[in-house]
Amino acid sequence: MPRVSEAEKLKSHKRILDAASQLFRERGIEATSVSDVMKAAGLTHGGFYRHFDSKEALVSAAFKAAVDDVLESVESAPRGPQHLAARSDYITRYLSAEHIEDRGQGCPLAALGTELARHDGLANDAAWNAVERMAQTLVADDPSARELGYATMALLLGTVTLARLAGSRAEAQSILDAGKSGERLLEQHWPR
Amino acid sequence: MPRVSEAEKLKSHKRILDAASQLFRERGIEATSVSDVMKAAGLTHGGFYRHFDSKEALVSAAFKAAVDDVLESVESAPRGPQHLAARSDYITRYLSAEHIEDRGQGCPLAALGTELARHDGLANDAAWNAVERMAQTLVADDPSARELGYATMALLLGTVTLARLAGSRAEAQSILDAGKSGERLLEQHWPR
DNA sequence: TGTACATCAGTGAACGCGCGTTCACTGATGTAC
DNA sequence: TGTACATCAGTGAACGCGCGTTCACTGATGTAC
Repeated sequence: MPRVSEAEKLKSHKRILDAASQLFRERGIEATSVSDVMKAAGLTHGGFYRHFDSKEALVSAAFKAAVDDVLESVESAPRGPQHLAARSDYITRYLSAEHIEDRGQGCPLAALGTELARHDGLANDAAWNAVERMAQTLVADDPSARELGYATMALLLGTVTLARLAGSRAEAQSILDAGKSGERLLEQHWPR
Repeated sequence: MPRVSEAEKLKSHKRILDAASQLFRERGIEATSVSDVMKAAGLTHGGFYRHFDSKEALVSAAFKAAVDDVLESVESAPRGPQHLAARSDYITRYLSAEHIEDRGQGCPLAALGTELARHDGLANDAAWNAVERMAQTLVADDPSARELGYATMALLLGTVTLARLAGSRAEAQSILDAGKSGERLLEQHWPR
């Protein structure tokens, strides 16, 4: 059957990246094999190395793709009222029951944070880069509010992690409500 | 050479549990093998099943042991001024540079949170139990302050996760400072 | 535009390796008389 | 208290399995004339 055209190869590449991005977030990096990803992309495992040098390279690329995907709506909003609205939407979605359940499409830091914190290398760099991007975006690139951005991110990330550990939907919702109240407090009372 | 006395077996059991508790927090659960744990405990892998039914059972027991260890000083302080001081110490240690670097002795939720959130079973139950214990302890078992406990935990957990992703000590310290400011704000302004 | 040929995307078998778990074995420990 | 014997903690080889990666092969694609 092979070989396949350049345009087909690009499509395959994107399918691999999308599958990896979702599977890593759903199941974790170590629990997802190269074979799993290739199967989800509709290919066989042998062809993987025509697209990426190693699993590590895939992890890094898939993580970056997930961050782009998740931040796009807030980063692209023009600064001012539109950005404030986009930020507010982002936080509402972040602290929603849907985000707790749909790990595969959710925040890659919330899905892989502690797993990436243990390794160094490409994927860890991508993760720290994501932290800086998210924190800056949350405070509309205002450098004097950098710490508020960090604290808000920490609260959001921690809230989702705890809510995902909850034994029931009701308990998860209590955690989410606490996170929402906390976020409002930080925003209102942070010294300027 | 074997067999070994009951007293020796108890000592072995504790060494296995301690080694597991530290190694899981340092390297993660999937990245730590039963062999690694037994080696660290000064034994060979074959004897493991005289102590635990499965790796899963070890994970659960080691996680519980870590939680006990980490919460002991705060939980045991009598409610009142002594408890407030213990709580304050706990938070200071939690948001310290030492805690960022010494994963093996640190908060098991910060080390394994996202990894446990993906699985269910014994280990997940232990994790949610730890969340409830920590949150309650942070607000001195005051049921009307439950949500403040959750929000504080989320902030602490998120702060440590982000600080561990930082590329440099200076960046990690910025995150920790932001977390400290955030925690103070929550405590002062939370509605009562 | 048509032909000859080099390229290379994708396949599927195979590689060495480490995993969790099982098992036959050992000999000191604990127990029954 | 002493002896005979069953128990079982710990050892190390072995199990089947799935991992990341490599490789010979295929045939459509892309290129040179």
